[in-house]
Amino acid sequence: MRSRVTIGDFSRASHLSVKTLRHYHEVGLLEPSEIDPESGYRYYSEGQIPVAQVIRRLRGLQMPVAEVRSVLAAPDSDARSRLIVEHLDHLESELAQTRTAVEELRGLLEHPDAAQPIDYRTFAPTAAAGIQQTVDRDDIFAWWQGALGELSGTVQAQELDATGPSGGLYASEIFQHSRGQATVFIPTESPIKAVGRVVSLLVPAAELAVIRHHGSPSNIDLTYGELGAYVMKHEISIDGPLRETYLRGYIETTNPDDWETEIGWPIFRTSD
Amino acid sequence: MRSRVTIGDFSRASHLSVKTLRHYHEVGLLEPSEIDPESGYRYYSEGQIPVAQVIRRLRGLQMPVAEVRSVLAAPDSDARSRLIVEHLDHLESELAQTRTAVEELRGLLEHPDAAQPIDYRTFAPTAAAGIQQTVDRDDIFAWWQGALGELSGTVQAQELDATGPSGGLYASEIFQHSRGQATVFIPTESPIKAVGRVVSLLVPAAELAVIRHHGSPSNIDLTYGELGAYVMKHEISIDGPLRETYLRGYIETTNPDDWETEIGWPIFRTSD
DNA sequence: GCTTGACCCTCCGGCAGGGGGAGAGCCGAT
DNA sequence: ATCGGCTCTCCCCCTGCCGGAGGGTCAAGC
Repeated sequence: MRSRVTIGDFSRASHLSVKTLRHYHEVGLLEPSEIDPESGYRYYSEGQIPVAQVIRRLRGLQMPVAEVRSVLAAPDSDARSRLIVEHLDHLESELAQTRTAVEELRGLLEHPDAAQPIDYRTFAPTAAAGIQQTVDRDDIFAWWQGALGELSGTVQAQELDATGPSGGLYASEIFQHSRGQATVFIPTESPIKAVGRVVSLLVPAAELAVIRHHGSPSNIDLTYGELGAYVMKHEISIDGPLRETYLRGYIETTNPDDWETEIGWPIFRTSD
Repeated sequence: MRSRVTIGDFSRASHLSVKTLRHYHEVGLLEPSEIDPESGYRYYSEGQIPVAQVIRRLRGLQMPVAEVRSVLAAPDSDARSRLIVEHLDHLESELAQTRTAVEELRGLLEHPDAAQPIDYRTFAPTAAAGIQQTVDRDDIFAWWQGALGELSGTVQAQELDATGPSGGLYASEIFQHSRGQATVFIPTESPIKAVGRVVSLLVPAAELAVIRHHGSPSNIDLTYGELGAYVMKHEISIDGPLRETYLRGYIETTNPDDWETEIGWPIFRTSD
């Protein structure tokens, strides 16, 4: 017969370590049902076992502690489920990304790519319809698809003629600090009427070192690496956002293997 | 014209942040090709771009820095590939585990389980053939399958009769600290001749609070939770390793849905 | 009632893998 | 000579705990 359940007993019953239980107390995730004011001993009740189980599950799925706390604080089980499902969806998309990355890497290990020639190209300032937003690096592919879809739809709806292939501008902060300004655009003769995220904008002039990338963008970083190495070797300064031109891309065909992208780095400051 | 490539230039070319590059220098992952002894300025060479790319890839796939270092230090590209493929395989298995956990949780959100009755049961000491090892919690399911397979094969090869269903003992450290002693066993009349991991052992007596778990072990923790709550509520001390009895398990059928496991917690110290 | 050993407490430090910012030094273009 | 934009080192912060030191407590056995 035992009057109160100590932290050690609760640890064995819940499969959470004593250290972890103390930590969860400290951060307010799982408060002991009683604390002896003299000794500071923590005592738990059996009703906290299910709570501990939920925490263990969600933490096991990498849900951050703060998020677990809000799940536990949810007013009803519907809200709880919604939060959990949200996290699960997030997990699924991460899973899919990891899977793609793994497969790409396996592929590269088996047959590495051939090197591409590097060129210089000068772009004049161009009027265009575009979408510009601040994005997270991890979301960039999904963002790119969505934005380009919306953009081409809007351009077609207004019956404007594209005066060249679609393209994108990507601030280097996106890659260096996981977050930054991204733009996709389609050059147009006459300005587009702003609808949704689409606005009319001016793509600045630039002098670029460019290289081509074939196929899906999932290993485009390697092509960027070649370009970066070249630019360094030839002692040219890199300046300004990355620029991609979608010679054949998402708008033309949805099969990533057929995509053809020209990527480039501005090598001198563009004139204002 | 620029004589040397500074950390900022290299950061833009490699898509690694300046902070990250300094960190990689500190931990010896990517040493600048030159360091000005006066100013301490780090200078990089273009040959380091591909190295930076590899690091970025592998880190992006959660490979620990130490492991990346050993990939870079590998003597030839075969060794390199082997290390990478090893990590990819590890990733795949984690992916699969996460996927199972996600699906289990989705299922539980839709139709929660019914509660099981709890019993007491006394086990006498039993002679058995078994496998005993220290295992990691994350590997426990794979370990369990392998060990049980080897065990039942060895028992059959020596033509011994099982005197009861197979079972397992799991030290609570496995769950509390992710690592501990695990045992699987098949009770036998006569002692088994030791082959491979299989040895003859004595399963100690125990008095247990038991509950049944239906189906795959992937959400057995919930059933453990019910048992833990019961044991706490009735003010009984938990002591000794968890004990599972595989009434119908991996040996009998490979379909996890048909499995039937009795799990139990020793509630008093077993007599020596 | 007292000792003993197994608990429990708090506090400090550390792990990966960096990020943020302070304060100072450096570089090179005008 | 100056100025703006680099860069340097240092130190603390983050998450989610684990390990250990040093000291108090609890309950069982004598």
